[in-house]
Amino acid sequence: MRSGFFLAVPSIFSWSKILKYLMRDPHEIAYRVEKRRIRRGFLIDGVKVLCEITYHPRLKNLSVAILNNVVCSDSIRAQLTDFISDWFDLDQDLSTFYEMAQTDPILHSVVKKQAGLRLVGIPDLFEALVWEIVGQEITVNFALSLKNSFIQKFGQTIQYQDKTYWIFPDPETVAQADKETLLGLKLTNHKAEYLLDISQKLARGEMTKEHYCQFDNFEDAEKDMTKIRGIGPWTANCILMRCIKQGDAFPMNDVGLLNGIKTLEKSDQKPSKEKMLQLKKRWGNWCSYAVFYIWNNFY
DNA sequence: CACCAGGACTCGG
DNA sequence: CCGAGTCATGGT
Repeated sequence: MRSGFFLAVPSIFSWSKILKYLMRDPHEIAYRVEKRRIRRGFLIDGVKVLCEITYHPRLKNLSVAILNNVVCSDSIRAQLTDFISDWFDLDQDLSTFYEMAQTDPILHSVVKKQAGLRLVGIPDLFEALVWEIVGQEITVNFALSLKNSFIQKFGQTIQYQDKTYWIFPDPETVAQADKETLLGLKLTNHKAEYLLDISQKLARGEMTKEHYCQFDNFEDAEKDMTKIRGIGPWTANCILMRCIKQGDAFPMNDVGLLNGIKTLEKSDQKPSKEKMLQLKKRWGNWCSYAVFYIWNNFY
């Protein structure tokens, strides 16, 4: 028994570019990409749901099918719709970004090369926090491998046709762990403490995505978010970019961003702070897209 | 061995 | 507010 639904796709949209991004880690277990389809497991209203997303170019839509034996209730459908729309940023019109990029010396080639890539978000606040905190000051590849061990340590699984699908852990589960368990994943002392602390805050309802979505400018949201131990300016901006979807979020000191701009400008040194402030102003509400495109331009 | 990788904290000034 | 020192994994 299969059940599912469809989601319309915006005009500037490249499934291939999205899949390429999603396949940057061959060992990724938060989802699985196979034959141009994405499968991902969820825990929705206490029920394990395995869904498969397929792109239909002619119909310009995505089909979302539930593979395991679960009826697609209105609630499940609504939550999957929210998640997937957020994941691939389906509700955003990129035309003004592309217009701006056309005459922008840095973005021009980047947008051309990655035409149709959407800002791949991290819809779940806990997952975004884990990813960004784990990723502090290490290479992306190392961060990806740590994230996978984290999921395998705390996540539940769905078995389907001889394959295992992992569900990203709940904060409640991680909140009950002891620090040694996290240290065993090769996280540093600091990161283990940050993650325990934040899991407990989420589990107790002291941190919610809705709260951070209330701010209408990113400065206020950043200021509020950096009150939390373990969240500095870089982490706050990354979460605002990829989870809260603040267009003007801009991790200005990010090493990858600085190196990317350096390469694009064929310069022998990283851009200055003044230069970065100029770019922030120039890119305005499209800063987050600019950053995401630059990050992925050299992969 | 040094240095870097999509940083954050504390503390002294 | 800012700079230096500290933390501490893994690849090159």
